[in-house]
Amino acid sequence: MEELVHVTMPKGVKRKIPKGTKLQELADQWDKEAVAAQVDGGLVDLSRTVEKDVAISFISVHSKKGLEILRHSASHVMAQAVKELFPNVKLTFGPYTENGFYYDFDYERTFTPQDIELIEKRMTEIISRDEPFIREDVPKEVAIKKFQEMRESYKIEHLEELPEHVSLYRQGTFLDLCEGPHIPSTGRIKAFRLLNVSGTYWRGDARNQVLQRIYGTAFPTEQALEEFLHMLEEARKRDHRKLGRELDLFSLSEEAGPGMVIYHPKGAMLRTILEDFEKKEHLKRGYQIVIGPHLLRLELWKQSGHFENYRDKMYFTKVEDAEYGIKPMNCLAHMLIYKSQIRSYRDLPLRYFELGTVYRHEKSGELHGLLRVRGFTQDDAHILCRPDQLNEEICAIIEFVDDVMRIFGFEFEMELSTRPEKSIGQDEDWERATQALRNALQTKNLPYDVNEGEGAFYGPKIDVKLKDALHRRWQCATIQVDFAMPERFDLTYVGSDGEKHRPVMLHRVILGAMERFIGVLVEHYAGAFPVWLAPTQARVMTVTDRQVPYAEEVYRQLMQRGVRVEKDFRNEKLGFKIREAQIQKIPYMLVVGDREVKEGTLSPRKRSGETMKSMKVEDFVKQVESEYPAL
RNA sequence: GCCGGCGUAGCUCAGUGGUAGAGCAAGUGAUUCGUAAUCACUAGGUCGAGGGUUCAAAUCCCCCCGCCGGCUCCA
Repeated sequence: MEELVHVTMPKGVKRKIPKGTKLQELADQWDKEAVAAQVDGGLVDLSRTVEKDVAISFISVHSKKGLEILRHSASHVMAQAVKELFPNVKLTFGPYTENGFYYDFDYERTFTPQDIELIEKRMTEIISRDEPFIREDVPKEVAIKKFQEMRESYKIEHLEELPEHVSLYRQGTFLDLCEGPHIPSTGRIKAFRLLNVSGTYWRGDARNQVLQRIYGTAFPTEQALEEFLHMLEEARKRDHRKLGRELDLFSLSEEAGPGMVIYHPKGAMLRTILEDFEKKEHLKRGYQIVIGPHLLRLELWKQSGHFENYRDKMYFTKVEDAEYGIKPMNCLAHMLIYKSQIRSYRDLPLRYFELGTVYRHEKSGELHGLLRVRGFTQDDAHILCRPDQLNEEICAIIEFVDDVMRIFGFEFEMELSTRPEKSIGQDEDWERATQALRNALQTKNLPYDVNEGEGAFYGPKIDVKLKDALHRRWQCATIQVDFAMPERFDLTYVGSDGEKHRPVMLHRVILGAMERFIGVLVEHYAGAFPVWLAPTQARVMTVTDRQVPYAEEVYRQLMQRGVRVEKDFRNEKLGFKIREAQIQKIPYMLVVGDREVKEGTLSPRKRSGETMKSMKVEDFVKQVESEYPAL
């Protein structure tokens, strides 16, 4: 007689099933799109059987976890294809990523685009063979022996760190060390694409063997893959480097030096708008604007610890035997301002804000358009406060970030980074500082991730990752607690007890670097800035030469009313002028023909293509003003 | 910095050992036109820099610079 077990299925349904029933059989009834199951909380393959009373739920390929499993399995299929085509390849790791998967290989020569095509073809074959993923639980020794036979030295190295029992996965002739779970068989991969090849190192360490990483992605349906590829295409169109040139915002020139941004009139206009906005918002929140020098004596950088900890990223210069460091951060001058007077506990907090331009020697391979440059301007502030004010100050900064990001339509996530190896200060200060950040996040009830050992050399930090219109994440704002710098500079305030006390310092940026933020904004809006940010808000265009004198007057009036306006009075057809303004993503095109001259009006056409009814200059100015955010 | 790819006109790109090309942009002229491209003509390049191979190099080789995709790092 069959032995029965009691299982709890999804939605709390209870069932009695024969002991030894395959999860796949249950999945066939419950969720045909399942790729794995969750049994009493643990993820397992559908090839597993049910041996006792358990709670079962299914992981659909359409869920986040299911997609990850699909992609992880696709990386195995890719590795199989590579091994079949190039038997001498050594395998390393092949995980899923946010958008797909990769696998790192050690091979005697580099993979060419032709190789990638072959690999793709072979993968398609393997998928059509529909080979099952077979799990095998073995003692470590057995696994080591198998991989020794296969000369998979990286697998052996990895095995040495694993517990006594490990799992292997086999599909066809391909065997890999893996925790799983995996999809039932290769045929479940309905759509995939290999994307690019790049170099990497074994375990991410530059001292190790150079490996080749092949990136790919996989989806449960062809349509989902198409959408993803379309999104990549969309992202390519929004690339701020491309739009920066097309919209004539900025350039990076080899002659000027890599990573040095040159703002053209429109880019400089955009930056000016952002800076004006920032100054206003800071003044509203009790910050004081300060300005420090770009060069400070070397001794001061030694005192701050920058020379010791940050020297390889700094530029130095020597004039008449006096050595200077070009600032990579803005904090020094702010501390000198603090020290310029005796401070009372009543004066705190002091909030010094500076649009501070800094230079950092970033490694050449790390430069990237406006997103990673060598000279940039931070919307930097240093808050000096009493320890009891710390929580309130951090909360206020988080609110500031929230207010500002809302205006630009960004969502964001928080990450807390703790003490790195190379750092200054006392352990208990680091603990207090980290706790202060944690408390503030809890006070504001914000979820956050923790990055161990990723803090700045002087203190722990909260990083804010923006999510743009395409859900890409960018690091901009950061909040850092610092007990070390006040100590090093012997900053004090007189407490109510008449004694000297040590203030705490907060370093923080909201937009981060103007360069990076502008880059992110360009991509976020795809160059079509909202009216309040658009370097050019409107362009007046004539239908024929007859309207030029009137149009000139319209142009002059708009300019005087503060509208950022351009003119296009060329002897061209209206359609041509519209097209050019459209490509420039100018929010309003103002058409002036004989009709408008007669009525004393202008006819706006929106960037969206919508044509508005003709209106007086005054009404158009009101229209523009109505599109500014309420600040 | 490391691995790989790339560098030709302002931009996008063709040209793989034998006299540097196209489209767009620019300039000139014609056209005076109502919501995404009017027509014609003209001009524009030490083929990233330097060195080498060759009768001959944009093309092959070496080295340097820069850019791109990643790694690592970060505002």
